[in-house]
Amino acid sequence: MSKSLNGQLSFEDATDLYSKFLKKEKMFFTKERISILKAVYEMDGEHFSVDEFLFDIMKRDYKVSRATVYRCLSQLAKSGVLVEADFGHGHTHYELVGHENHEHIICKECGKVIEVDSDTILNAAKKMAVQNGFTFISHQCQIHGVCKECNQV
Amino acid sequence: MSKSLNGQLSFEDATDLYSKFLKKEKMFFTKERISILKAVYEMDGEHFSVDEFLFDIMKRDYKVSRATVYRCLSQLAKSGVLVEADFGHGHTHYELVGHENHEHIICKECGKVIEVDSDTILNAAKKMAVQNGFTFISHQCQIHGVCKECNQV
DNA sequence: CAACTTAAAGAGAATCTTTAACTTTTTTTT
DNA sequence: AAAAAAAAGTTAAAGATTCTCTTTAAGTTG
Repeated sequence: MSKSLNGQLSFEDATDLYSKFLKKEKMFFTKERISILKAVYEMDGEHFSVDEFLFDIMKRDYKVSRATVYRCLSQLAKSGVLVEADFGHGHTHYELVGHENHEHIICKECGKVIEVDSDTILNAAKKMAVQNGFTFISHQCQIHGVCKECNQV
Repeated sequence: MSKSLNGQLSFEDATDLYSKFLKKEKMFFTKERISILKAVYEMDGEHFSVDEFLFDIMKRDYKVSRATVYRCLSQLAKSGVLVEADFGHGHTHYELVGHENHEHIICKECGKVIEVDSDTILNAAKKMAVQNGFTFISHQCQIHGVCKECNQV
C-alpha cells in the first residue's frame, strides 16, 4: 500500500481499505458512501467535526443525510481510513490516517489545535500495548497547554 | 506539597488546591463541595464517569444534585485535583491527579481500560509542547487496541 | 428483466450528556 | 436580623449521536 508524499493515505488506498471493510461486513459500496469518501478527501485542514463536514457536503451539493454521514464516518474509522480524535470540545473530530504518529497540542485558552509528529511517542505506545497483551491499533495523544499568543495576554 | 505513597494526590493536598482555587475565583467552600471532594476520594477504581459518580454518591447518601456535581467536578479539574479523560465512550471520565504520567490502553472490542505509566511519553510530550511555544499543562494518551481476551475469541 | 429479498438511505424521534435559566435556599455581610 | 450575594436544586434546553421506522435502491433469482 502506497502513501502519498506527505505521508497521507491516498484516495485509491482509502477506497481500497473501505471496500475491503465493506466486503468483510457484507455491506455494499453505495453511491452515498462513495460521495462521503470523496468529500472527506475534499476537506481542507487536518481534522474536522461532523458538523463541519456536513456544512462542507452541503456546499458541494452532495445529497447525503446526517444519519448516513454519522454511519459512514464511523465505518471509515473502522476501515482504517479515518481516525477519531477527541479534543475535549464536546464532539468527535475525524482525520485522515496518514502520519500515523501525530499528536495534538491543544491550547486551553483559545482552543487552537496544532499537530506534531513524534516517533518516540508512537513507538512507546506500541511497546506499551504489546507489553500489556494488546494488539496495537492506533494511539492518540493530546497535550494540553497554553499557546504563545495566549500567554502574552 | 506531599504525595501519598502510590503517587496519588492526598486528600489534604486536594482540599488545599481546591480551596485555593475557590478563593482565587471568589467562591466559597460549601458543604456540598466538601461532600463531593470526599466522595471523589471514596471512589474506587482509577477513573469514573459522572454517572458512576452520581450512582456512588447516592449509595453513600450524600445529597447533591446532578448539576452541582457537574459544576464541582469541572472546578476540581480546573483546580488541578482531577484530570478529565476521554476514552471515546461518549462521556467524560475523571481521575485523580497522581501518577502524572499515565496512559490508557483501551480495548476496541470490550471497552476495557487499563492504565500504564510511561516516562518516555510524558517527557516527549513536555518537550513537544515547549518546542511549539506552549507552556505544558498536562497530557493524555489513549492507546487503542484489542486485549488478549478479545483476541482469543 | 420482473419479482423477490435484503440492505441502506432518509427523516425524525429518542437518548444521552452537558449546560443554562430560573427559583429557592444558604451564606455572607452589614 | 435584614439585605445582598452566591450557590444549590430543579427543570428545561441544547448539542451530539443513535435508533427506529418507512421508503428507496441494490443485488439475486427464476
